[in-house]
Parts: sequence; structure tokens; C-alpha cells
Amino acid sequence: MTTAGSARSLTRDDWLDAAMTAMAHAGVRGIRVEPLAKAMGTSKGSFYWHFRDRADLIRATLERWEQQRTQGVIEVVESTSHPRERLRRLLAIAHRQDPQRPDPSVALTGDHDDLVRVVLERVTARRIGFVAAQLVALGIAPQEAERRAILAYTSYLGYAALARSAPGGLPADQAVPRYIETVLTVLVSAPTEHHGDG
Amino acid sequence: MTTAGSARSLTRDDWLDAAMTAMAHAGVRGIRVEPLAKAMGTSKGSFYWHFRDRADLIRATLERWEQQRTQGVIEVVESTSHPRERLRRLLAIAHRQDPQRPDPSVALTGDHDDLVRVVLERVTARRIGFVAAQLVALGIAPQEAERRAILAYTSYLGYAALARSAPGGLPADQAVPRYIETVLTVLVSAPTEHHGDG
DNA sequence: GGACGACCATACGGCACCGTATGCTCGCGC
DNA sequence: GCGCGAGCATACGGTGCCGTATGGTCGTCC
Repeated sequence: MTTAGSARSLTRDDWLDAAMTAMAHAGVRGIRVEPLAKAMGTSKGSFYWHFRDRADLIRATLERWEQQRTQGVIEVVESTSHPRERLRRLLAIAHRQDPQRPDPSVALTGDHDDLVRVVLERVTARRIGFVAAQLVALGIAPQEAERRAILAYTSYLGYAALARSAPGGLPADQAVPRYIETVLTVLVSAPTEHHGDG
Repeated sequence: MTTAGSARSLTRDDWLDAAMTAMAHAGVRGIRVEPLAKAMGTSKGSFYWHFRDRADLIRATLERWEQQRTQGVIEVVESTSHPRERLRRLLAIAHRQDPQRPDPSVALTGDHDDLVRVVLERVTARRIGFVAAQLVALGIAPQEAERRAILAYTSYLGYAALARSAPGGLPADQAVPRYIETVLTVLVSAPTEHHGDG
């Protein structure tokens, strides 16, 4: 069903692919065995052959996501040399909201699962850390850079959330590049003087 | 059960209060009749006396939220006169994340319901519009103000999302005021020159 | 003090999902 | 050409939830 042949038997990875898609749209609560089986044109029998139970699938899917997605984007962005260009490129990727392939982190923030929390903490820290590093490279003091990185990342999260559930308030497609420039400009704008920390 | 007496009969409003709390934590999918009844120390019989069905409760809860919360915050903030102080106050309220009373809009972005979408669109537009108006009052051009308002509001959404599911990456409590200053500073920073729009 | 209606409890059928049990069907080794 | 195991289908019991049906209780009005 997935491509053409449809005669070969399924693998654990096939299930992980399907689970990843489901998770991206609806979080771990979107990973349901019977609906997945139906969507793949198979039955639960197949699933319980490859996995111990639903929690096993969820664990494996989260693990896979943590290792692939964040890492992949960072590597692509790092192929650019100047930190400001890196940020611009990162923002461009982040704001290219493909309804078919949303970032799972948005859907995952809706889950109250402990394992999800742990993974999200790591992914969040890694992403914010990367943005902060670029800002530091642009001459912004570390603590201020951290704050601005949090601003950037939370804004991305909220943007993706709105894209899913209330896209009306977001910039129209042709206005997105200009929006990205605003975000970039604002992120690297000169900090004001402060005392006590920063 | 709710307060002390526990002998008087329940009202439609009692159910709405409970539903609102549930919605704030888990979106409309958190509004479930039997768990709510159990939490209120009553039974489904009571519920179906006051409401036609679950959809009726959801509709009424969304309506109530739209009319109360956003409006209320805006009125409080408008009691301050200077737009910059308004923004500061708004940010302070927005970033005071009470785990007991989260903003439902965050949980609602996880739902794929049509009615939710419509309400969220209106609430989102209203909030972004309010922020944009303050920025315009501070001398920022309307289109640029709109973009910055989107940045501010999406950042708030993402911040609240992280507060629920991955609070580790956010500023520590005593660092929040400084974070708010960064956001405020950045929002009102001088725009750069551009051509073609803005 | 009996009728009536507001308000609620309980039992039931139905649905969607989980996990298990059990049996089927191939391909391969021999 | 038989056995065996990988891979899957199907049926089943259990759970959590929805909505309905039906009956119970209590206050109020006459």
C-alpha cells in the first residue's frame, strides 16, 4: 500500500514511519495500533509481531525522532558559514509549514506523558542552545543570547501551533519572507544597557 | 463538593466551570462527561439534565471562554495608560504561568475540531490586534507592528506550551522579569529600512 | 398529603481501542 | 512433499467513554 509492490512483508521501520506521521499530527495519543494497522492495510497481528505493545512503539518513535529530525536540520543549517545566514536559513526552514509534515514537537506539547516530557526537554534544550550559539557568535552576551533564543524558539513553536489550528492570523505565504526578516532583525537588534546580570 | 455546602443541586454554570478547567489542561478532548461527573461527585444523570450532549457542553465552554478571558485581560491592561507599560503589564500576566490555571488556547491548539478552529481564529486575531495597536501607538508602522505582534503572540503561545511540557528550557522564576524586558526591548527596537512594503 | 416537576442515580447498549490467543499461509531447508 | 518458523489474520475479553432509558428522591404548591 505504501508504494507499489505491496507484496513484501512489513518491517519494524515501516511501523515507525507510520507512527512518526501520526505523532507529528496528533502527538503520542495519535499513535493508535488499530488505526495505524488499517491505514497500512494490515492488522494488529502484524504490529504485535514487531512490537511488544503500544508503549514500545511510542518509545521507539520518540527515540527515532530525537535522533533524526533536530540533528538533521542543524546539520543542514551548519553548512552555511555566517551565523546570521544560519539563523535566516533556520527561520526559513522553521516557517515553511508543510501541513503534510508538521514538526512533532508541537503536537507533543499537548501530551502529559512523562517520557514525552523527558525527550521534549532534551530536544528543546538542543534547539534553543543552537540558536543561542549563533547569537553569541554575532556578539550578543551569553545570557542575553539565551533569552533571545528562547524568544525565537517559543515563537517558532507558537507559529507552528497556529499554522495547525488557526492559520488566519499568520502572515500570508508571500509575506512570510518579510516576517522572517522582522524576526531576524529583532533578534539581533542592539541590546539595551542593564545591570545585575546579562 | 466544590466548596462546602455540597447539599444544593448543581447548575449549568457548575458544569461549565469544571469543563473550563478540563479544557485548559487538555483541550476539548479533555472535556469528558463521565470523568467530569466523577470529579464533581455526581453522575451523568446530572449532566444530561443540564446539557443536550457533550457537544453542547463544549460549545458553551468555548463561548464562555471567548467572552471572558481575552476580554478580561485586555480590560485590565487598558487601565494602564502608556502603551509601553501596557505591553509590559501584558507580558507580565502572560508569563505568569500558573500550572493550576493554564490558558486554554494552548491546549486548544492540539484539537482538530472545526468549532475550535473558528473560536481560536477570533481569539488569536483579537490578541494579536491588541498588541499591534500598542506597537503602532509607539510609532511603529502598521505592517511592521502586525509582524511584531505575531512574533510576540506566537512566542507567548510557545512559552506556555513549554511551561506545560518542557519547563526546563525556560528562564527560572527569578529570571522571568529580565526575560520580559528582553522581549519588550526587542519588540520596540528600531526597525530597519525596507522597500516594497511595510 | 398527594401530585407534579426539578434534579439525579443506575443500568444498559454501543463504539473505539488495547492486548492476547489461536490459527492460517507462505517460503525455505532437507 | 514435509516440517518449521516468520509473518500475519481474526476472534475474543476488557476498558473507558457516549448517549438513552428508566426509576428514585425531594421540595413545592394546592
